[in-house]
Amino acid sequence: MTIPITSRPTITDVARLCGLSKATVSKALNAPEGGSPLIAEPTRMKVLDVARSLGYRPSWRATTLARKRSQTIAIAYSSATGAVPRGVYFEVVDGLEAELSARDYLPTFLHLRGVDERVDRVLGDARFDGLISLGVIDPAVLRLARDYGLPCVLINSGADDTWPRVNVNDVQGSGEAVKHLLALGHTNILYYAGLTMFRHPSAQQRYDAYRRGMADAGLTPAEPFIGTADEFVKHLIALGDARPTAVIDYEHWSAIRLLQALWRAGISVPNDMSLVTFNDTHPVADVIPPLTTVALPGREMAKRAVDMLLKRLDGGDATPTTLVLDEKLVVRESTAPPRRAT
Amino acid sequence: MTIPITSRPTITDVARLCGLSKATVSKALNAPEGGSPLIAEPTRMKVLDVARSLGYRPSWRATTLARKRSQTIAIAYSSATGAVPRGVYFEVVDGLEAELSARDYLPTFLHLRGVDERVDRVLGDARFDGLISLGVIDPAVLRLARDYGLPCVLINSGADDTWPRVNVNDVQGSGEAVKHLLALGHTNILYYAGLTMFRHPSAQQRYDAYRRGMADAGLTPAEPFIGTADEFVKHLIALGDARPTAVIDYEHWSAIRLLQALWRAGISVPNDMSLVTFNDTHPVADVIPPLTTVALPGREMAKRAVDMLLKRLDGGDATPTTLVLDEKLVVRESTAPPRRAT
DNA sequence: CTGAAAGCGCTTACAG
DNA sequence: CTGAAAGCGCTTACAG
Repeated sequence: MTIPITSRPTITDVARLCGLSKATVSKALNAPEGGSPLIAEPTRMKVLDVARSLGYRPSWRATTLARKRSQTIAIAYSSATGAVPRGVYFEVVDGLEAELSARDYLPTFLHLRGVDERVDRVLGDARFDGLISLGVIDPAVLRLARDYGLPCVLINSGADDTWPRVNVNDVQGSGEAVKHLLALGHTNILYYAGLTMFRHPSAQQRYDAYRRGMADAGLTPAEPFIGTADEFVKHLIALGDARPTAVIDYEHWSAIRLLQALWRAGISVPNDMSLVTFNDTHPVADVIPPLTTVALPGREMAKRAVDMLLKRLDGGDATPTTLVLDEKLVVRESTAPPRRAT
Repeated sequence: MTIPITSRPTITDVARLCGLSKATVSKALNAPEGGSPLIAEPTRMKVLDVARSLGYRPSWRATTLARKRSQTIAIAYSSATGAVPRGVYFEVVDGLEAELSARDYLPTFLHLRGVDERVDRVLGDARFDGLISLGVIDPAVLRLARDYGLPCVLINSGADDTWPRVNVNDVQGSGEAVKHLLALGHTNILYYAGLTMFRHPSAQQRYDAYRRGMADAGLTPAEPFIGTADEFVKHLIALGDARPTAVIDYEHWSAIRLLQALWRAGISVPNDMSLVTFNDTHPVADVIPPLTTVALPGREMAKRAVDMLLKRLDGGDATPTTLVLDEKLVVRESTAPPRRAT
């Protein structure tokens, strides 16, 4: 039964074969499974039968135009690493996809590289019912969305916008990381900020929490180290006796690279140096050694964002609220008491 | 300039303000930048001006219906690991996204978990102009696509279908891995197949090439080992003096896990054991030690697949051909000559 | 409960 | 070069 795209059966075909009007067929097709007072049950059955035998499928192109709903949500993010959200957002993306498709929406991943004509077009062409952004988002994109009347929800945007947001409690999460190291007996702890320090507000908050945690324990926090993993390790070695016994790395990919750099330098984790990082996504548990990390509640973030957006689409409360979800320390093998305890 | 979605300007608004018909406005809007003999240049300029000042954007919903083209391509894959294609397909996905958007198409990632009603609906609702599948694909999906007249191109499907395909030369790639180990002086080489052995034809071909490579060198190939990384390491240890000096792992995530298991067992890579795997995607170069691996030509695969599909959509040759692209060995630090050379 | 008509916002022959 | 009309494939008041 090959149906060339040029000759898909339409609602008109179904109507003709049923001897009914298109309007009635439409009602029958859209009536709930149990039947509806708007349509005679025998009529409904007949329409369904004919439709099935014809291999009829409603055209989304037409439905979308007529109903003013595309059941499609843009998942927008800008990423240096590629066309698809990785690392931190694996779980979030999984959650969004599951949550949306359970509610009969289809997500479209929108990889933004700046705001070019293409982005303007796709945001403005009424293809989406709404937009969920991941991570730091270009304000220009949000402006476009507003101009085009596209409702948004922001995940981890950091932006102080007027859209509903779900954020993550980096202060609390980072605080737990510090407490964990302090509890193990560390007193000399450094914060490694990678190359992209403070481009994301999370990085800033994580560092702030480190400062506070150290200060509260009567210790002096250090400036964040910014540079490549190799540079950081060189720095550590240059420190000699003042070398820290523990490091907090702002992000897990960076931590994996740092693990390698330390290994090259012959510095053993966790024997010579404890390491704790952020994000509990693959492959942090598979590296050498398995990383102690602060996990973000990815599924929960996704669920909440979808809830907020769909509620808005269904005409619910449009007051932009900000949800802040807690993070959770996952202890594995990259942290241990300092070898030469005081 | 906030335009509520309920009051987006339409082509009718533009026409009215220009004192022109919708037909003429449509022509003006769609004429090439330089102008066209079908439309007076001053008219075109005026329409463009008014459209811009109005913040007019053509509705994709309407255009798609009228033109019978959605400029949207489904990227379909089934994945146990999540909503988004990972690992092997990072590069391919990047390539597809770049290639498609350069040609004015938008990809929609379609995460398939079996063929349920949802898949049937989305494949049948004429939302896509075509479909590109990644990896092993359920024949039922392909059948649906054919029923609904949706043109497909298959990447690494392994299926012996009647759709155009781009495949990868696993026999050649795996052969290079074996040759590399032989050249280093290894004679006792094992093939580790992970847990999912032979679910994907690639795994089979890689193993076959290993067999042949060994035999050609006058060595006896071993049966593939199937099991977890821990089980495999236990097996290696049990081998005692017969323990191999090199291992080929069918896939890079598996190799990363194996690296960890070997580390726990105190077996050093590459000193005690060389390891080569497949796929050159993040983070294979960042682990301990950086992995020697057989790279797949991801960008090339993507480019070719898009070429094939769009050619087909533009009415070009529809004969299903199969393209086979070579793989390429990337030598890093997980391979070395055997310590105790014969 | 069913149907005729208009509408969603575009494009496409076809006249003129 | 411009426009009137029909059409893409649905849905939605509104009558009956």
